[in-house]
Amino acid sequence: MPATNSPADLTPVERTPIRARTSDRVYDQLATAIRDLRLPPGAALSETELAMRLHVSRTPLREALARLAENGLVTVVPQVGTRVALISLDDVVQAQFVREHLEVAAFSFACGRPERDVSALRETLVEQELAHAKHDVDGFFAADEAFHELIFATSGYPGAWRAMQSVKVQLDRLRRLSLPEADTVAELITEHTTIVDALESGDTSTGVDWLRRHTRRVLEYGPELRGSHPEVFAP
Amino acid sequence: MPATNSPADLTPVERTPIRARTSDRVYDQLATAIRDLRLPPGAALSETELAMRLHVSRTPLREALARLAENGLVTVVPQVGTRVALISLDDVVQAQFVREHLEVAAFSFACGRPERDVSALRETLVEQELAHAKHDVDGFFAADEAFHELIFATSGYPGAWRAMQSVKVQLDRLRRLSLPEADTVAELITEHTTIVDALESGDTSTGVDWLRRHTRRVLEYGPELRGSHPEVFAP
DNA sequence: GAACGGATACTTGCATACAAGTGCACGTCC
DNA sequence: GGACGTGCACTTGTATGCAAGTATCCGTTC
Repeated sequence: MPATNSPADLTPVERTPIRARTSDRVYDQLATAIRDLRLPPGAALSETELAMRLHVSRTPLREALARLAENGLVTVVPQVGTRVALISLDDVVQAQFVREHLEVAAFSFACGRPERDVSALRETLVEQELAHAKHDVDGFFAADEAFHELIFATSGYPGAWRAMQSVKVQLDRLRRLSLPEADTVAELITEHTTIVDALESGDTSTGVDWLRRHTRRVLEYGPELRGSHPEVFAP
Repeated sequence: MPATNSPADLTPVERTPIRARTSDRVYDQLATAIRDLRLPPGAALSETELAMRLHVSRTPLREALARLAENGLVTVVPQVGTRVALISLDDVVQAQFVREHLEVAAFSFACGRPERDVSALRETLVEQELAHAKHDVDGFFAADEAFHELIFATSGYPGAWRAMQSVKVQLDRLRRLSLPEADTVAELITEHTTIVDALESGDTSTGVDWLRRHTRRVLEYGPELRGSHPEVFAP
């Protein structure tokens, strides 16, 4: 980069790189695999082996792993090995605290907006019903994700949702672990519906109450899941 | 790593690497330099030049840059260049939302704890007074940082503080930019004292009110600082 | 003089080779 | 048979070389 800072340099023009960076692609692949538990907590991740399987060099792979470690998805011990981060129940409690208070605040702001529109939220409810009927776990998770993101978008603070993503992974893995066992999907959809109704009618109090109950479910899952799947939990 | 997963492998023993990783050291150096505005927003960061100055290879430097980009401290445009991220007022608003609601929630929980102890908080108040008397900006910032971290620690949710760090950088840079101009340090200390008093007496309502006012100060700084330092702000 | 076009110096991205360290396993000794 | 020590295979960390792309500068042309 030249020493002279011409104004054009600072222009944050939206660039669309012809070829996406290998590092980013690898990061997305690994991150989604970890969230979906296809890479279970505690699984060993050898750099050379992963590089072979993904047909990339170790350099972009290592940069992806560095970012994953930054977000707490993997733990790397120098000269020893890299593993998918175990689920720490303490981290889950901390993450739930963040999630509950940010989402409650976002919901309150959304209720205060006269121009709020719940049509997109209701669409995700339909998607959730469909996914539930088809026993499509991945589809339900995606619709659930879109639902909660829309609450933040409606509030005018989508950045809070983005800021929460790194801690929310811990909650997502626990929920993903719980869904096949418990038949609570119908209850989740009912709660979602109640929350949307409260948002539409501007009933902040009711919406906040249900949102708290909704986000605290993950705290109930923890102990029992630790009993049935002890190998994925940290002591 | 061997295929057999012996129990010892999973033991999350606290390892103290003999020699800290170059990548981590570089990350800390750059991150603190960016927070302290020694690397001002918009500054060009050439990989080869940085590698020369820090006496490291490009590989660990690039991993540090990848983590910095993940946390939004630098923006990297492929094949063009890497720059210290500009301060986005929209990001500041989003970050303030996160910070206010998490810290208010943490304060409320801390007030509800009968075993709460404000002695450490009062110590940081003394440090703040001392730094203010000596016109030690860095010292005040460190004491201020310790103050707010202690609120989260007292609440029992230190993880919320850690989760907030990445977004808080945007606020820190703006505050650092404001401190030399305005003579509001005395007011900040007064507000801190009021908050500690409220925590000690269990006056949640008063503490929350002042905490909100306190965390919203950064929103006032924004527009005027954008006028005096337009080159560090994003459009 | 102004506008266009190409060489050039710079940037980041990727691949590979080497270095340092760790833990397991096997062989040896008691 | 059991305990100990050494070698080996594996891990991650770092350095370097090459490749691809971009913006600028300068010469040419109209």
